[in-house]
Amino acid sequence: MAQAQPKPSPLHELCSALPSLPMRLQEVGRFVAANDYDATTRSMRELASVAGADPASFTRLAKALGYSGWDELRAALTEARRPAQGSPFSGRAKSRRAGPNADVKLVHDKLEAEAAGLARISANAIADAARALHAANRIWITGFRSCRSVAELLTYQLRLFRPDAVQMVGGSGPFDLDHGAFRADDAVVVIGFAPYTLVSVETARAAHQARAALIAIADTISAPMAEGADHLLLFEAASSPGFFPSLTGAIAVAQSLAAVAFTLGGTGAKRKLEETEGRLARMSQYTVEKG
Amino acid sequence: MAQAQPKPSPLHELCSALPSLPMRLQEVGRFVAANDYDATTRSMRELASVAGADPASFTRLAKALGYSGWDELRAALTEARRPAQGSPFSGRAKSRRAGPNADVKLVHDKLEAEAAGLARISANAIADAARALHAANRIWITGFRSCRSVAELLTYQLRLFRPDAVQMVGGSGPFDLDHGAFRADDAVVVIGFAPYTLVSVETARAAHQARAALIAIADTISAPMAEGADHLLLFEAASSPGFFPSLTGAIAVAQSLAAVAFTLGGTGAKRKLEETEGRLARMSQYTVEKG
DNA sequence: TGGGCCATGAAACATATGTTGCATGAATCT
DNA sequence: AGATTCATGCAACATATGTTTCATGGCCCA
Repeated sequence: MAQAQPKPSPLHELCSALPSLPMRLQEVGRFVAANDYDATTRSMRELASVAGADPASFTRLAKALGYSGWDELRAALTEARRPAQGSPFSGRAKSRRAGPNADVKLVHDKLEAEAAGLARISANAIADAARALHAANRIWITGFRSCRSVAELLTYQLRLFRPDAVQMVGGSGPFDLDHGAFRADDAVVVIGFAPYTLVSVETARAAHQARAALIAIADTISAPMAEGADHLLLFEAASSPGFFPSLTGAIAVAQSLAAVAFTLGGTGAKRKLEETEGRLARMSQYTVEKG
Repeated sequence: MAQAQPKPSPLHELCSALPSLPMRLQEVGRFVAANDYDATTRSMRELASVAGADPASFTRLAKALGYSGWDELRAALTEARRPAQGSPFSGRAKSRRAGPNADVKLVHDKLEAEAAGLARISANAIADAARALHAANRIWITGFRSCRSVAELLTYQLRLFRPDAVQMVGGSGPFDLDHGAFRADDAVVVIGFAPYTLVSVETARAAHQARAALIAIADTISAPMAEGADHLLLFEAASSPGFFPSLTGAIAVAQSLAAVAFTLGGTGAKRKLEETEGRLARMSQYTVEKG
């Protein structure tokens, strides 16, 4: 099909060829260059009517550029515009040549990207989800692989002020046991990113079937565990340049969720938190804090 | 529960409608969600052949979602994906959602503070610590309370390419058992913030006595577990206004640490990572993604 | 001025596209 | 068990699509 050769952007070669084209073709070419998104989407005739030109002009333009027809030109534009395919893990770990200071620069880039990723988190969605958490009788939380750490953090923080209501899914027993326990007045939080673990998807399904409030924390809208979710909280997993997907965003989401849920809990939550911390201190879990 | 009234992304409403659809329509819907770019570009029949489904399914999917036909669904997807900028086509109105809700503002402030906290992490220190990790024969990692999640994430990521060398402290047995096992060519990572857990301090002491390389990830220079540490990586725990200490910074540090250690591992680490991932995939831990 | 050349628009063409009706088989209900 | 609904694949349909042909008109050169 498409031979992978040195690939000069179709738009560039279009623009550079423009001056040598007949008047009408120049107009059409300019229009295509200025509206390349629509060029890939709308039909040729549609473009023609908007551009105020004849449909045939587009075919002629394509041929003048060396393509076999408009379809081929459009295909080239489409491919040029295709979003970067984020293949996780090893695919992304391209050989990054190391210098002495390369490590430091790597860390800098990574942190910068993380910070930028945080900015794209939707505060509205988090607040909504927190309300759902607050309304729930019981809360179930699950996550696998590296997302397990996020799940555990969320569980821990929520348990600080709602110890009797929150637990991890599959904590002491097979997953289906917990799946069967889901009820309509429960909330279930599923955390994951591509590639998605089967169990998390099944957990999400079970929650949906039980009509429990389903909160999905994921990196993509199309995450299978997000299907039918009442709340979908997106974070940026690929924000870091290279290597493993980043969990900074997921952690930030989880923490914000817990924080809002805590405020919604009001004085009751606050009292419970103090109680919990007092108990921990009495068990001398802590070293004496320095004054 | 809480549903958005302005204009939910076509992808969102697709994903949330998926579970209530017949099997084949679900497959097709998932395919569209995972390949929404091609969905806007290629023709319906083309998609059908790639997805291994009947062309009619796409029409039916669109209708099931409330559209008049596939063309209308595709148009919606196209508009949703349009790059922000004016064009002669759609008169698209940017509906800025103004939600001056207190919760939302809280989340915003929090995230902003997190991002600012990331900027203060020292890249140099992380790179140095990563070199120590790389040089170590075995790596021990520990963390308590909410820091346990950080410890687990770091363990997980390091194990992806050094599975035989990395483990959590106290994983299967009392802590002092592991403490006694520390050797001079080991590295020990201790994660914590105020108020500090006793065990983590003891672990740090044991590591120090064994002359193992001690890497402390903490929020303060004066952290007791940081005494005598070879590497001290600071993060901002109190960055969030009120409530719980924030772990976003700690996570970012941990991830950066793992990333640098990975690059230091070179092709060997890369090969190991691919091997590990291959094994996970073979155990069908993952759901298949895209086609 | 006349003749060849070419750009341009309109209409005709073959084809690919989205859609719909129908038959089949599985699942559900009475 | 029988009746019925429904999901699903197949094939025919009307139509929109990209392409091509043809007639027109402007342009330059002899």
